[in-house]
Amino acid sequence: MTSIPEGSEDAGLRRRILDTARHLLVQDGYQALSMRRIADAIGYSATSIYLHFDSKDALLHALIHEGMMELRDRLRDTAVEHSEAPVERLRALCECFVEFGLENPEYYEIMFQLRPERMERYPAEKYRAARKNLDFFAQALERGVERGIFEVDDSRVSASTVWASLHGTVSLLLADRVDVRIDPETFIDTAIRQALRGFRASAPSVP
Amino acid sequence: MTSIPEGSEDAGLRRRILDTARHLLVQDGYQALSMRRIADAIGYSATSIYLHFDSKDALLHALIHEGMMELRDRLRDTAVEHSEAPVERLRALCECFVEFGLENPEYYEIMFQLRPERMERYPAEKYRAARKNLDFFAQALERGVERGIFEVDDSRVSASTVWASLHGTVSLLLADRVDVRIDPETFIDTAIRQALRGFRASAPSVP
Amino acid sequence: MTSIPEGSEDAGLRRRILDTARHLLVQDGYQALSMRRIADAIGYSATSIYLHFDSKDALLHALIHEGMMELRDRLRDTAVEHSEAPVERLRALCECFVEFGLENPEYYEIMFQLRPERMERYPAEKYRAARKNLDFFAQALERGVERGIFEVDDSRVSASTVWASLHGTVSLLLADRVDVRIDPETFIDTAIRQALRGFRASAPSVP
Amino acid sequence: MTSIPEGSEDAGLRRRILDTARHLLVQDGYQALSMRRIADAIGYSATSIYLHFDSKDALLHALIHEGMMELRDRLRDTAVEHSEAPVERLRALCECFVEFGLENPEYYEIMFQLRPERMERYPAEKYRAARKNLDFFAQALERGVERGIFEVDDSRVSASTVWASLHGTVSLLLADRVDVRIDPETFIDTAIRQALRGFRASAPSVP
DNA sequence: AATGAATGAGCATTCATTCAT
DNA sequence: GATGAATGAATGCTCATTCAT
Repeated sequence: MTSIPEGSEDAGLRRRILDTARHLLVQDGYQALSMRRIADAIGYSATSIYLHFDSKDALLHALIHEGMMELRDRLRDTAVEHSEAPVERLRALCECFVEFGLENPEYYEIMFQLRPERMERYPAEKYRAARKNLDFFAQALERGVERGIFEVDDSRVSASTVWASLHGTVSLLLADRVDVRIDPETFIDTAIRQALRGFRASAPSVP
Repeated sequence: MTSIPEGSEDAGLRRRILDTARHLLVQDGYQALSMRRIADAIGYSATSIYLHFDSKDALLHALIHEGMMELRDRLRDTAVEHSEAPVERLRALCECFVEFGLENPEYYEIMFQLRPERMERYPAEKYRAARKNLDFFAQALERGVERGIFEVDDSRVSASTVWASLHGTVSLLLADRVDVRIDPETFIDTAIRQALRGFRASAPSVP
Repeated sequence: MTSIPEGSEDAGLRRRILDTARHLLVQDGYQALSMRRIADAIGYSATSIYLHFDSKDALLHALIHEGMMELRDRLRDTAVEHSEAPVERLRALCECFVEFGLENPEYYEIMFQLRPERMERYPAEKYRAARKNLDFFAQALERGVERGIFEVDDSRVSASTVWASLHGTVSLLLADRVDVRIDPETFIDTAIRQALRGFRASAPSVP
Repeated sequence: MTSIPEGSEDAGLRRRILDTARHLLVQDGYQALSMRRIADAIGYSATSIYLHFDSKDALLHALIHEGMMELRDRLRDTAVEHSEAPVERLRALCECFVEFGLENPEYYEIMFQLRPERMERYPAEKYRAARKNLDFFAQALERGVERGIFEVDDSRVSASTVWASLHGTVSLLLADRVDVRIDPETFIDTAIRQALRGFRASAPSVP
């Protein structure tokens, strides 16, 4: 009944905070992300942020969650686009993950490199949601196993190990720990190819 | 006869600083590592640290260097112990690396996860020394290629990708990002096995 | 009726900071002026100062600016009060300057003695404002020249040299570098008289 | 009787400390002068300086004293070189002073701009020695008075006021407080000329 | 005569957070 | 819903000085 148009003001500020935080994160890195800077950037007082987030950690959790959702969407789209050939799908998923990581280095940092003990516990249910991203890999593997293309003991475990490979690849690139003489594209391609080769059935289809 | 002043007091403090820094690093992470905390932990004044290290960065560099040397020694020993079979040697090297990472999480973060922009450039010559650790993997691969066991385009690149896999594995474990339902040992074994399978020659031993 | 929050609390603290800074400045000198000391002196936390000033330099700039304004007001009043006789006006301006310096040693140091390399550049527009103070002297000289009382090559240059004389006089007095056997009043009078004599036309009134 | 050649080792280090301190002073300014830096520069431990100077203040006092002596020597030489014409001598003394100040800005700072209250009291006897420099100006004035060229009430006072003028001139130049549009040489010349004109007898020598 | 080890005090600045309004 | 004022704790680092040897 008040003069505020639709009541979406509230949700609006929350969004602006998150968007700005993400921007600052991408621009200046995790270390430089502070409540005051976010507040300054949106033209509100620092105090205002606390009306929408209990703490900086809570804000970060929300951010991580968004990142996970974004990644999930990308992986889902990728899975949908490659609904047939398991190898192709798996390769596409791998490329998608690496691409996401390299395009969003700071997002990547808070999503996968922040140690949970060092933050107010990241709520369990969000971890579960995050883990869902692994299912795309697991499903692709299972489908490949069904068709005799892949050989895998436990798809959940193997999905985790592919993920580990990709994570290592992205991490080293982001941390600038790859020999400069190696072309990044080559590095990524080789890494993905190697990961895929690790799954192919021993004696493909020799009757 | 009292001219020997009691032994290595001097080296002693330097060591205690390094050890304490390492401990704090694993306990609370890089972000929380401060000169004052180190000083407090050893019961000295913060100023004293500067008698042994020019700056916080210098201290970290020393720590990184130590870690690199330790890792190199371990890898060298491993390589020597497995002088024959390339597959075995590579597997052993992989296990050695993972073991090192899990046993020395304090080193691991600064050695492999710290973004260089956040630290005064780690001196070039030390980077070179660090990269030498990769050579153990490259050599093992090359030897395998010579014997027709491995199939690899560029051993330098492939060494980097194995390393990426291992690094991803260790990172996820240290960051507590692996599904709790997966046994760590299984995870590691699978990761290493997968990495190795990625190198085996296409038609292994068809006579 | 209670909506007026008690008056100028806000402006109040800013003022207290400036005043306290000025006091500390004269008490212990520029070198000893620190944000903490100011804060301690007013019973606030050091952080609070940053709510009113962006940096220590900004605070000093504000102080310098205040001093310049105060001096300008005094000189302006003096010029107005002595609108006629150029010699009298110039003398009055000189006395005014010296008086200001001796009465406001706190301002004086930062206004005229601080080496600019030691401070973030004092904004150009303020320097321009500061220089305006010299115009009072230049104008008085010019008027005297018009009337044939003064003989001067370039009034801007000569204004600067009078100023130099006065500045030297104030500086030596403030730094306690004048022979104790010399009476300060005599010293000042002599200095001003000498400066004025330096301008009088060569053949004053020979008919 | 020991193996140390002549015993001048001691005096030698004292000298090196002073010379180095002066060098650092000139190079980096008073603010940057620290015991450790001096020590580092001569390759001795900081502690060693304390064997030769009770404190940093004592070292500074010695430095100031040296500066005073150097200035005295220069003024004396100048006085000797211009033994005849009082006006010329006074002008030469003025030029000598200004030159000294501009050539040794940092020396100048500690000699004339350091507030004595902010240092352990600069010993009285040194002040007296320092003041002797003024006598050169006083003598030149007196000689001019004797010959009817100058008109002066108290040569001691007037010497102080010339000095004030010169000091103001040097100070403003060093502090970069002179209008950039004014040529420094012109500024100095005008200042000195004005100071001299302030002393000339009213009706020069009309019988 | 010289030093290495050590320190307490100090610096400007930033941070996440609280609280009364 | 939003804020201005305020803060305690922390940061890396430098300084003059002391003391036992």
